Formats: sequence, structure tokens, C-alpha cells
Amino acid sequence: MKKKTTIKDIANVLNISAAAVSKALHDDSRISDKTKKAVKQVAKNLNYQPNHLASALRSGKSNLVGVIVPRTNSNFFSSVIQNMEEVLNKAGYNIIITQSNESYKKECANIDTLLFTQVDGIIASMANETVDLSYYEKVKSKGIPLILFDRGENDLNVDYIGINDYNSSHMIVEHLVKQGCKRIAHIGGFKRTRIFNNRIRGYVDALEKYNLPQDPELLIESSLTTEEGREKMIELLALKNRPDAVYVAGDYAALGAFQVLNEQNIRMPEDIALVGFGNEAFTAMVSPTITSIEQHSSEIGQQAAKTFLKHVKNESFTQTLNKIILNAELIIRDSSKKQ
Amino acid sequence: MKKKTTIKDIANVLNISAAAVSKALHDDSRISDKTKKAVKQVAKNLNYQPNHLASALRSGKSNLVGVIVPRTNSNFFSSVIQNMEEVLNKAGYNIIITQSNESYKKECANIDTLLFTQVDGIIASMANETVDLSYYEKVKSKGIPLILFDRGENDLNVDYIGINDYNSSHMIVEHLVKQGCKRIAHIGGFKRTRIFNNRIRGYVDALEKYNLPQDPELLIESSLTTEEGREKMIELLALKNRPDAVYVAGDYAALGAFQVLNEQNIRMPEDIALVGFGNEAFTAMVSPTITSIEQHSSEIGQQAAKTFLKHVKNESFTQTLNKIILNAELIIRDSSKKQ
DNA sequence: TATATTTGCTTAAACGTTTAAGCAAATATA
DNA sequence: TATATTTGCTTAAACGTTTAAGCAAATATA
Repeated sequence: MKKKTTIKDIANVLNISAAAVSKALHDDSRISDKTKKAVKQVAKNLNYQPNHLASALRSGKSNLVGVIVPRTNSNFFSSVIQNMEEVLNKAGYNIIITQSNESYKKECANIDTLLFTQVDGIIASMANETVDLSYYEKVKSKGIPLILFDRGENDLNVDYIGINDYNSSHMIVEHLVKQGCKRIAHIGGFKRTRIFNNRIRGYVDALEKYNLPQDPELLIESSLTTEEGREKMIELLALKNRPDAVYVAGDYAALGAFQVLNEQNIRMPEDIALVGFGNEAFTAMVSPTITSIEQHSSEIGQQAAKTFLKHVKNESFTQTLNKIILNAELIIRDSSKKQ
Repeated sequence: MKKKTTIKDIANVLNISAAAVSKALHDDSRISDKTKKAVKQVAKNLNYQPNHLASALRSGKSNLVGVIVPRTNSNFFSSVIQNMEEVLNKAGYNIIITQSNESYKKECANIDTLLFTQVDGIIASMANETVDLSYYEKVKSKGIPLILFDRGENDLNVDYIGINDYNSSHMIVEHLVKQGCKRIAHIGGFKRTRIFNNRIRGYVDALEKYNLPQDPELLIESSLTTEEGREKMIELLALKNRPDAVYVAGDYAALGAFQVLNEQNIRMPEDIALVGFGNEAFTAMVSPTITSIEQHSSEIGQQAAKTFLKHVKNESFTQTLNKIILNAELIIRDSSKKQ
């Protein structure tokens, strides 16, 4: 195996100290331009690659940011990650992506992995299962910057970037009312998760605002998987008094509902209007296309990264809480467009 | 900020040397059970977390494996990664995921990032754009294990895990022939990429085997994006003599073709049978569902991880090349099932 | 011309581990 | 009982950086 070039090798070639080389490579003002040029040239010639482990160990900074997402194979999360990465790379940080697969256990393992790798910060979106926040408290107590996006909890008292879920529900209900819908159902997530609770509250308040009946059998909590979307849709269709619109709090569950409607030859939007949430790619692929909410993933990713950078910049007075709430956008498609 | 617990803190508590603590934590046989127990207890009490950077620096092993994929938001890649991760985690390795977004430039940057992070190995699937292999040669020349999957090049002469693309094309053509199709078109990838070349060869040879005409206008190369899938389908429909089946070498491009057929009210499979490649989730979501090829992503992920582990186990005689070629599976769905 | 400041480096220690070498005490072997 | 081996540790160096402290030479200031 070839020996890797170190700072000492460069120092030997030029007959200067390793310290001078290190400083030259970092453009220290106390090193002459002549030396800097010479060092950089030799570094290039010897194909020098800085040993990240050594510098991280010495400086106490790994320049690594850990990311935890429920999954990467969704448009939303992969776009958030991509934009986050772009901002962080420019600032000299690299990211380590981990997936929780919506499992609390895996999420804890991921946190351990990231702490073990000595990341300088963690940006996370919590798993559906996560209720116990002690693992996240652990991160906080270590003094490592923690930023949540999309799925976050207020109680943790950390920076957060997300969309206005409450308003999004209002937009959806308003749209459906305009289409002439009178009995609007909501297949929501679990109330214990903040964002889903907000969507539910928005839905309820909007119904009130537009003087629509608030039938308890039209409001269903679920885990928002495709399979549960199917089941809950079947439940709704079994009612004596069927809804004429269904707003599902997640696109994957909306797809389940969509499949059931298709199988039973129930027309969208004529018989039942359907609205999802998340603007996943497939909502524009299926027929009819599904109305959904665009969550501005790129903006969320950028803001999350910038928030992290703010943290490491002025490490002294970090604890001014940043809550960034973006306005979502309703993408109206065929599944709900009656006119 | 709280000072982190180190091995020395534990040593001080027990009045033994730091070296003894290190050995105790690693269950060295020359440390007494009594000491081991005591050390582990104190480590727990003080909430000791080993400093990965220090051990990696000293031992020359980072226990990190770098992964490069064109994108994570596809079923195939996210499943490969998940399975890879499972195997590697069990062996004490963590993974760093990076995306190339099908860009050669980003791919090179990713390689630099991973080398910089001192990964112990790289598992990659190459970007569509990648033709120049010098960056991968760089990895090889550093003596870092390199394993390719799905998209790999023979010339690099490294371990590879993938499916039998040639046979897959045979399966597809055979299936279409059985459905009574006579003019089978192929929207393929670029010949310069090995896997797409194999798919094309398989298609051509299978046509010959079943005595079907080999019309050059039915064989089209493309970048296999959804947009290109649309364009190439439109081209095929413009022929005087239309095909009665279209085999697209990627699901996203197949989706583009699918959309065009739907828009023009061309029935699948009656007018034109459609087959994709990759078994992306949406192939089972759209209507009609799209026949596709399952690439055994979980198997590929596991095998890639195991191949890496083999490399690090017997580092002496590494260079026995491993090429693992799995048989793919044809998932027959409505878009091609005439009977 | 005498003193102060700046420039351009060196020296030495440190980050938190791991590991080769070695040593005394305990135990086994002849 | 004398020697050999094993057990259970310690000592010291090392991995490749960064950085505080310091020093001589060069330059600026009074």
C-alpha cells in the first residue's frame, strides 16, 4: 500500500516546519506568500489530501452534519436533503444521511451513530412512531446543535423549519367548498404528532368557518400508509351518508384511497373529490391526477442548513430559538377540479 | 459546555492506566474479568462515548463506508441502501450516503468528500453521464476497496453486483411474443453504458430467436428520463408502421411513454403493450399497472455489503474479482397482459 | 539612533485513542 | 525447588493535525 502524503512530507521537501505547512495551507496571515505558493505546489505534486480525522480530532470539529429522515425515497425528503447539502457543502460541511424507516428504535440507533461519528450538528425529521423525546434531549444536552424540520415537537424547544399545516388545511377546505363539496371527510395522521394535529385543527376550524357540518365519522386518525389509506377509504364508503370529498393528510395514504375509489368505479371528482398532501411525484402521474399540497422542500432544506450554520457561527449566544414557518402551496389537479 | 468523558477519566477513577481501560473496553484477553467489569461499569456511569475520530486516526480505520448513488428517491436505490446498511451495521460499519444526481461532476465531488472523510471503502452505482473513469481509478490506486453495483463498467476491473440484463431482455421479449406481439420496439439507454448495452443486445438476440423483424426504427437510444420517454414514444407513434409493443429500459421513461399513450387514448395492452424496467413503486399505482423487471434490490444491497466485508477481512489477497450476476424477475401487470 | 511593532517562522504540546514492548507477580512445569 | 510460562497490568510512543507561545530578523516609529 502506498503511504499517504502528510504535512510532514511537504515540510521535509521545503525544509520548513510542519506547523508552517499547516498554516500555509490555511492561508494564515503570518506566512509569506512565497512560502504559501511553494507549499501549495508541493502539496499538489505529492497529491496531498488532508487527513480529516486528525484535523477533526485536534480542532474538535468534524465538519460533518448528521441528517435523519424517515425515508429517502420520497420526493419531499430527497429534495430537502439535496438543498440542504448544497448550502452546507458551500460552507465546507459534508452530510451523513441516515434513515429511520419511521421506526423509533432505528431513529435512536441513528442518533447514536451520528454522535459516535462526532458530527457537528444534527438535522432531523422525526419518525411517526417517535413520542419519547429523551434521545433528542441527549443530543441537546451534549451541546450539539439540533434542528428539526417537517416532523418536530414543540416540547423539545429547538429550532424548527416547516410549513403552516393549519393554514394548509384551510386552503384545502376552502378549495373544496368552492368546488361545491358539502360533506368533506379527513383521513388524518395521529393527533399526537404536532403537524397532523395542526392539520386536523385547521380542517375542523375551516369547516366551522364555512358552516359545514362537523360529522365525527368523517374525521379519522391513521398512520397514513397506503394500506391504511385503503382501509379508511373503505370505512368512509361504508357510511350511510357518504362524503363528497376526502382530504387525506399524506399522499401515500391518498393513493390508497385513490385505488379504492378507482376499483369501485367511483368517479373523481364528480362523485368524490380527493385531495392529498405532500405533492409526491406520483400525484401527477396517476389518472386522474391528484390535488395536493407542495411543501417547498427546497426552501425547507436551505433554511435548515442556514439555521445550522447560524448556530456554529456565533456559538456563544446560541439559544435564540428559530421557528421558520413557510406557507404551503395548493396544487389543484383533476381529482378535485369540478369546473 | 460539558467536557466529554474520555478513557483517561475512567482510568483515574479506577487508578489504572488508560491503556488498560482501552483494552478492557475491547475485551482484551490479557485483562482480568474483574477489571473489565469495573471499567464497563464506570464507563456507563460517566456516560462514556468512545471518540471515533481518535480511534480511527490511531488505528487507520474509520469504520465508515461511502455510498454513491445517482439518486436516493427511487425504490431501487433506497432499498439497496437499506439492505446494505443492515449488513454493514451488524459488522460495525456505518455508511455515508451521497447522491450524484446523475451528474459526473457531482460524482467526482462525492468521491473527494468520501476520501476526505477517510472511508474504509466505497460502494457506488455510476451516474448516467460518467464515461471517464479516472476518478474511480484514483480510489483504486489508493488501495481503498471499491465495489460497484447496477451501473458499473467492466474496464474498471473491480467487484460488481448486478442483474443479468441480457437475460432480462430475453424474458421480456419472450413474454411479449407469448402475448401475440409482432412488432416490438425498444426505447433503450445509451449503448456506452454497459447495462443498457446488454439490454439492447438481449433485445436484438431475442427478436432473432423468435424470428421477429429487426426494424432499426424500432430501436431507440435515450437518456431514459420521463421527458425523453414521452418524446421517444411520440416518435414511435409517428411511424407509418407502428409497433404493437414497447419495451422501455427504465421505469421513469416508461412512465413518459405511458402518459403519451394515455393522452392519445391508445389502449394498453390491446393496441400497444408496454413493459418497463426497475419495478418502481408507481408501476403498480398507475392504471393500467405497468409490467416491469424486479432487480432484487435487497439482494444486491446485501451482496455489495458482504463483498466489501470480504475485502477488509482478508486484506492480503484481495484481488480475486467478484462479479455477482443475479437473475431478475419479470412482474407481469396489466399493461402487457392480453390474456 | 534607540525602541516598538510586525513579519515569518519554529518549538512543543495537545486532541483521545491504540498498541508494541516490557515488567512483576502468579501460576505451571520439570 | 528451580525454571518456564502465563496473567495483568504499565510505559511510552504513535496516528496527523492544529495552535499557543515564543523568538529572531526585518521594518516602522519616535
